[in-house]
Amino acid sequence: MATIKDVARIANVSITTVSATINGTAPVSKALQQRVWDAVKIAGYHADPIARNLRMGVSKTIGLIVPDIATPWAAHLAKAMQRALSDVGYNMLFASNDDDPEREFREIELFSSHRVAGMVIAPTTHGEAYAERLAEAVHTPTVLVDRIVENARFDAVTDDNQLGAQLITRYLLKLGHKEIAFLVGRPGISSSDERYAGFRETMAVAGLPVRDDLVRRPVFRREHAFAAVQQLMTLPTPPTAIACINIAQLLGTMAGLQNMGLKVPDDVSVISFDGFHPAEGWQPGITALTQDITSISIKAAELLLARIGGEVDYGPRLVRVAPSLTVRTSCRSIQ
Amino acid sequence: MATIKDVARIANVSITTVSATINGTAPVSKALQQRVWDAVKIAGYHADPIARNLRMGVSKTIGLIVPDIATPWAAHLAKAMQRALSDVGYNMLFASNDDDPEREFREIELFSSHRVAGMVIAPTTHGEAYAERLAEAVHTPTVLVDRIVENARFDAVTDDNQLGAQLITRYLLKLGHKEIAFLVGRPGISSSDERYAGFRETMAVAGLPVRDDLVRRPVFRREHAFAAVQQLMTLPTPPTAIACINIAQLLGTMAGLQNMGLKVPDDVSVISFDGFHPAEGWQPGITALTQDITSISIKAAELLLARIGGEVDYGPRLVRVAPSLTVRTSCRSIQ
DNA sequence: CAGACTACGCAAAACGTTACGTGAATGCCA
DNA sequence: TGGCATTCACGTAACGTTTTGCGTAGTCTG
Repeated sequence: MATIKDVARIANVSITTVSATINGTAPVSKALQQRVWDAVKIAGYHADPIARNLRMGVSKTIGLIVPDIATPWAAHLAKAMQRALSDVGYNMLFASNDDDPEREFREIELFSSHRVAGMVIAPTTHGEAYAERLAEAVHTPTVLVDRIVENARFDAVTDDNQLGAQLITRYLLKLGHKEIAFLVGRPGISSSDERYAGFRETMAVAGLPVRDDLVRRPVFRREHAFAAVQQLMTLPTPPTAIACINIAQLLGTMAGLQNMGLKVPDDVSVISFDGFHPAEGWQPGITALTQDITSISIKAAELLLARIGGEVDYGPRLVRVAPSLTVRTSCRSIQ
Repeated sequence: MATIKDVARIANVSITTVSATINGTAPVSKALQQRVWDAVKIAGYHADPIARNLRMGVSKTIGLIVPDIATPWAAHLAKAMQRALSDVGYNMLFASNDDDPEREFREIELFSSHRVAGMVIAPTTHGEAYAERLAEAVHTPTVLVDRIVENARFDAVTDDNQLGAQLITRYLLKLGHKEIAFLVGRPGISSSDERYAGFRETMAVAGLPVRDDLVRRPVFRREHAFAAVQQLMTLPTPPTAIACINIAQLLGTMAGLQNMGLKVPDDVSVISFDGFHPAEGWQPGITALTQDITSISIKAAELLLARIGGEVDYGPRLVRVAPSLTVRTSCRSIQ
């Protein structure tokens, strides 16, 4: 409630001096500084962010836009991000859009009108047109996370999918699996493509063929995976292991196997690129990659703050964060 | 980028008239209204929220404060809430505090300084002192969700825990369970108390005793449950069913049982007051109450908007939302 | 010791909006 | 036709900051 005016009156100086003292934007003598700080304490003064925003044209707020805040991934991201940013005095607006680009752009618009200092966006989609639209909608420092948008002019943080694919494939190979089913996600999504490519590459390095009938696509919804599994497991030579790209697939796969009366890992091994937290305690525990979401958040925050801080002397940066493989009980060794 | 000034210039009227037209706060002739709206369209004008906030002393933002945004419950709440509020033009700031009251109050402070129109708070703790501190920290319409703070002067939305306890207990009784272990949570937490009370009551109504050695408390962390389960299952007469109050307990319980080599539901049935989403497809599927988080959010938004709209002619309201029991496979029938 | 520079403090002008008070038309009735 | 509401448009003052430009004192330099 106390305004800068009150402080000035108490300290018996002008509001200019108060502002200069607090922000250190102009030289103020030691003596006056002391008087000002005392007055600030007495008045219990905190600068009004709104007035400051109006004057400065930018707020100490960053906006987070994700497809669905209710997914563990996004929720975790939001938490870590908020932590990283509140430490440096920023707070967060957020919005989720259920993968609807129209809503996404409305949200961008909304955040822009609120003069956010920056945005973190987990894009709903991808592609040239989208990248372009994004570029003209966004006029504030922004970093993209999770999915990659080709040719976007923004910094981005994403998983090291190639490494992830290597980890998964090598692990399965080490256990003796050769007939590995791979559920490919939505076509054109970078993470899906990269993971699949990494898989093929690792198989090739090992000198093993990839059976076409074991590769299913597009499989990005639960029902797809449910159906795909039925087909896969009724093949003459069914796979000994199934690799899932995301949680929807994983859940569909598990449900599908259960539906067929098949046990994991006794009848077939399952491995996933995308784990989820509270899976421990359940049988089977799914062997899966663990994303270091905290690192992703911190990296994203770093990139964002650097841009906000005015470093513009370099092009878009792409940071890849390494996943790790968490071995649980869903894969068995076969001779 | 276009300001009200631009609109005024284009429409050849004063900014007063533009404002009056847009907000309908003063009579403006039909003809001028038309000119103004045309100009608005031409200029692509949207009132600057920041300037409006400054002038009006309140922003079209509501703040959400939860202990941990990364929990499915909070994430789901955030999503549903955001949906309900963005429909009426509000956007959301959020913060999570890891159950640390100090951080919680700092967040309240922060949101207040940003002049949020209202807040939704899932309190970190409870009790008289807390209620009082809350009352003097919060000067804006606020609704409490999840946990109840006794004597708080705020509207609140919470589960119908008594009903939930009835549903759970009756279901177990119907399956033939009489020796039911109950893990009580943190003492003094209303939800925990209410659930436990409801359990005892339902047992009493059924004419069944509650064995003291089957009631464990306080059990609110995973490790507690893990340990409690070991003790329970080594009793001379172990329980045939275990009721968990929250997810931490549930996970600890499942891990503890697994650790002892006990199968659910063959060796013991498990039921929980608190389910979590993606548990389907896993064995066993935990029979649990399902909270209607969407209803909770909508209710909370309703109460909040009513207060913001200026209805102050009634005392604090408490709304209870009914849970439902989702039967999965973690409980077996015993003769 | 004069002149020039530095350090410091203040008044006032923005930022874009809403709302108060004033005043000029218009319409109505006597 | 004069008086009086009523209607409507407008100028202007806020809201609480930051920042620009300017003035005054004190300090250095030659």
